[in-house]
Amino acid sequence: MTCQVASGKAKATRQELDQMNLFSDIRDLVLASLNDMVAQGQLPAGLDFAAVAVEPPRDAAHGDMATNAAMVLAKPAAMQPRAIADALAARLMADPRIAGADVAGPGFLNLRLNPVIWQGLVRSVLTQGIDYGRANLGAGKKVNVEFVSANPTGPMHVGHTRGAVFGDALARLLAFAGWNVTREYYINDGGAQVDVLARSAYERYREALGLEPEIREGLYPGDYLIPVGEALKEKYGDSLLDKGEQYWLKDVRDFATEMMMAEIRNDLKVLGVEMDVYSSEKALYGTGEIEAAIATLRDMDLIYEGVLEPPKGKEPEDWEPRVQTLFRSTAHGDDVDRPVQKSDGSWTYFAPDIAYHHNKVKRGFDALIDIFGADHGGYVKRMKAAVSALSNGRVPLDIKLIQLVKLYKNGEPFKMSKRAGTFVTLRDVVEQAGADVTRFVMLTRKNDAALDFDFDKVLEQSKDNPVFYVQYANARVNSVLRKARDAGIAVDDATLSAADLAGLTHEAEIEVAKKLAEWPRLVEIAARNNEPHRVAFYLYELASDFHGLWNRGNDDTSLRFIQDGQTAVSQAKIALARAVSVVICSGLAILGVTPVEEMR
RNA sequence: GGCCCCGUAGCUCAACGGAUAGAGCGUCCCCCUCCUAAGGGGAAGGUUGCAGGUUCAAGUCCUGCCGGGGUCGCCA
Repeated sequence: MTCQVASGKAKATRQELDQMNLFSDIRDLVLASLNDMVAQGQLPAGLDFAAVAVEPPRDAAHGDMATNAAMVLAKPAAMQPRAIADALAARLMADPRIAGADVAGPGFLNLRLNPVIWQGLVRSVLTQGIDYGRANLGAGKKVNVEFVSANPTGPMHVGHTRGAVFGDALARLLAFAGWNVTREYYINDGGAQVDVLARSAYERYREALGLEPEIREGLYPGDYLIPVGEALKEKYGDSLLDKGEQYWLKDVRDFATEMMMAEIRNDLKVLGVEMDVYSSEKALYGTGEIEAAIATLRDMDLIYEGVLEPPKGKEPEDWEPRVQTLFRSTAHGDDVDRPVQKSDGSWTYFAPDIAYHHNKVKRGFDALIDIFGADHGGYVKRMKAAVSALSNGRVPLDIKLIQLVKLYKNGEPFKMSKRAGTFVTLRDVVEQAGADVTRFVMLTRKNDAALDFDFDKVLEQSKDNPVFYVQYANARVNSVLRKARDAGIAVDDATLSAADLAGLTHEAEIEVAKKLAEWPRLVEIAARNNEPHRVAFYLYELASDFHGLWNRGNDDTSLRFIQDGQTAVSQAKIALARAVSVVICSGLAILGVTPVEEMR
């Protein structure tokens, strides 16, 4: 048995998906009960139930689920919370799923569920396989996730790595939550930086021909351009030598850019990231797309010729007023208007980016997500303003900023300098830590918090390494499955999902089942907030609960998964373990991490 | 100076506006004739930077401060 988890169905219907989430099931029950109360005059009509929630209680002693309905509705209904809660409790008790409903605290209604619910949940996980937890939040709508978008001027470094991992995990999460996801990379191949790349590569070309390269100030000094120079020699011989820039710049630029992109694509592949679409900035030039996007804004009276005020409080030395073409981004929430043209009439970086986002809007996406490095924070408001204007407010743009990664080795921080060419590349990181570890570790932090990445710690095999800890839980499940098979117990998913689970009644086992019940809810919360790190934290908690149950078997042999000579009982317990494995595999798949079957 | 992000246990960090703010590390005490102890249980540790406000309810939302980081018109 492996992590090859059968998918229950190729396509689950909307109704089936809804039934997978125990919390939304019970919320539906609460809402239905509230509506009944309205119909029978126990509650006034016209109440808004949107704020009514059903969630896990902080303390398990409070029950299995809690609803805030009475507290939320007390004021608009002009009633005592207690009165609402009592009436609601009485109605809920009529449902066979509800075993208890107690009013507590400031008006919480704590619910206890019929124990068979948890047994049914375990069965449900095994029946649905990796589809368990799949949500329909996106309802098939189209979302574009743009990420990485590293300049094609060199290999990807650690900062890009985090953005790549985050974007990829977010894309997988949104797909799991029912969105139609497109992953996209925007190649910044249209600006001055690719000319610098060309000139830098040209020096390496001269070097390849036996001349002394002149890596002047402002050029890229990195060794990674040496192969580019050699490839140029291969292709052009010495025909570009001693020619003016006007003869070779374009060709060398295209050549070098293509080589860099090939390298970047390879880096992404090493990391397990695949893009659906690569868009090119350069390709926007000369097509009229930029002009058309600007014209669209101009028609809305959002483009004008004007002079910007100097930054408040900190006027640059060389500040001089100049007339520029400006985008009235302040009309859509920005602080100041932003230039789209330089004084020589050429476009600023912003202009093609406006056109690019216009293009995404025109392609019919229902939502856009951009993933930027934290140093682009100042760019967020103007980009949102542009998309808001170009889509008439129809298409929401969420921009996630990825904070920087601090590298450590033996407790010592790594110093990186792009100018000195001594930066740590994605390849360095993946070669040392492995793609799975790199991905998991980079997802155990919120995107907007800085991340420490310690090469020694991430490879440590102990519980303060979350990657290992989660993998170990899965390996333990597989160990149980192996032992059971050796003992002649059938443990395939079909058998386990048909097993009699009535024996799963111990409080320690129910706790684990409850954790499994939270998975669909967790997926929805994570997807709604575009926060894949929640998946990593959930998996850690699930692993912790499982390790706990495992160790209870040391003291109480009746809690071991394999019960000698009792096939049926063993199968029930193993079903629970296998359900844990299914959810771990499912969660790791969202993070893009390969599950480990066995620790060696 | 403007804008953005961050500030939670000694350290590293969680917490969809919900109840007594949770984990790991570190410290201290326990648990392997038994499915992988690479694990588990327990103890100690907090005025969630400060001060107001909104709310039935604030670490979370709003305002103002303090501290750290990022960023700020012809770089992308």
